[in-house]
Amino acid sequence: MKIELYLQQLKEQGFKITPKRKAIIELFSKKKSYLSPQEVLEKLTNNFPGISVSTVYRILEELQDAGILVKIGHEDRQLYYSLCRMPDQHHHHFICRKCRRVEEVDLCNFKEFERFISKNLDCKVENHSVQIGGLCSRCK
Amino acid sequence: MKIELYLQQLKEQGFKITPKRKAIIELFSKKKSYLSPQEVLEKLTNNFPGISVSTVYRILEELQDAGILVKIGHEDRQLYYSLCRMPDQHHHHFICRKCRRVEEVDLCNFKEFERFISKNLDCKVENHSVQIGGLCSRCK
DNA sequence: ATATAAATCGAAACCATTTCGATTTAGGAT
DNA sequence: ATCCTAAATCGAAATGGTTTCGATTTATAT
Repeated sequence: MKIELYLQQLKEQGFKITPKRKAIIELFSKKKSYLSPQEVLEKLTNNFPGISVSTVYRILEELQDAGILVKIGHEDRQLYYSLCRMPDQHHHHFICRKCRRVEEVDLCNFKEFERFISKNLDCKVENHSVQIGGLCSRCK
Repeated sequence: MKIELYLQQLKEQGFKITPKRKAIIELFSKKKSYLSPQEVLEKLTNNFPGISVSTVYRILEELQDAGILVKIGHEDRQLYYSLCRMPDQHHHHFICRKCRRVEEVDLCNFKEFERFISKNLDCKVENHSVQIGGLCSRCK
């Protein structure tokens, strides 16, 4: 997906296109890995000396609200984001434990779970989250 | 699973049976919901006035290490634990968004994922986490 | 009963994240 | 091009969940 499409997406959601927002989208576009706010801050400091921590946190959250980034769940319970390359279709993520690369997994066999749970536990299933870990093609 | 079995499990792992550890296991045994360290602290304060925050955090971590508790992933990225009622077999969890009840889901159709990923992404799959949300039989 | 390694206390540190009032900026209107 | 205004950014301080660590207490093996 091209940068321009993300920027358009941002605009459509009522956000302004600022240099920092653009730079953050570009950053995530060229890396397939997830990043922490601190890491994003460090990468941006070259082009934007003095950029504020709070700005980074806020932009990351806004980009997620706009559907451009997704939060990645991590054991250390800190914030991590990666680019959402399949905004339209439901999918899951494979995450490389070595290089942090995030790959979209365009498969979901959740129906079976849903049937099982509805039947055995008599619960109403509303959502599910799946995250797959391992080594990517480069790291394995 | 009976309390005694958990205590035995604790002992086998080289931990001592202390009143606070026992009380925490009992607490989780009678509630099927997940709890935060703060909540555990509050519940224990009745029987153990002056119990230390650090003790609660430490015990919770140790009980997880011993396989008695499991960490529950939460949007707010804070610590939550619930009792592990199926220590031996691989399973997943259904979590009620209203009452926080945690139900074991004794089903895993991950093989299909694994095949899909290995084939399409050429990755080595090592682990996966699945969490299902909704309303339990009581709350729906 | 004693010894001792493990467990607990408690206060302080830690640190990622959030808050908020002041300042600057993007982008539509003139 | 200039102006206007709401949105965006700054920056320093607060927040608060979690961890640390040295001193004290306790479980349990002997």
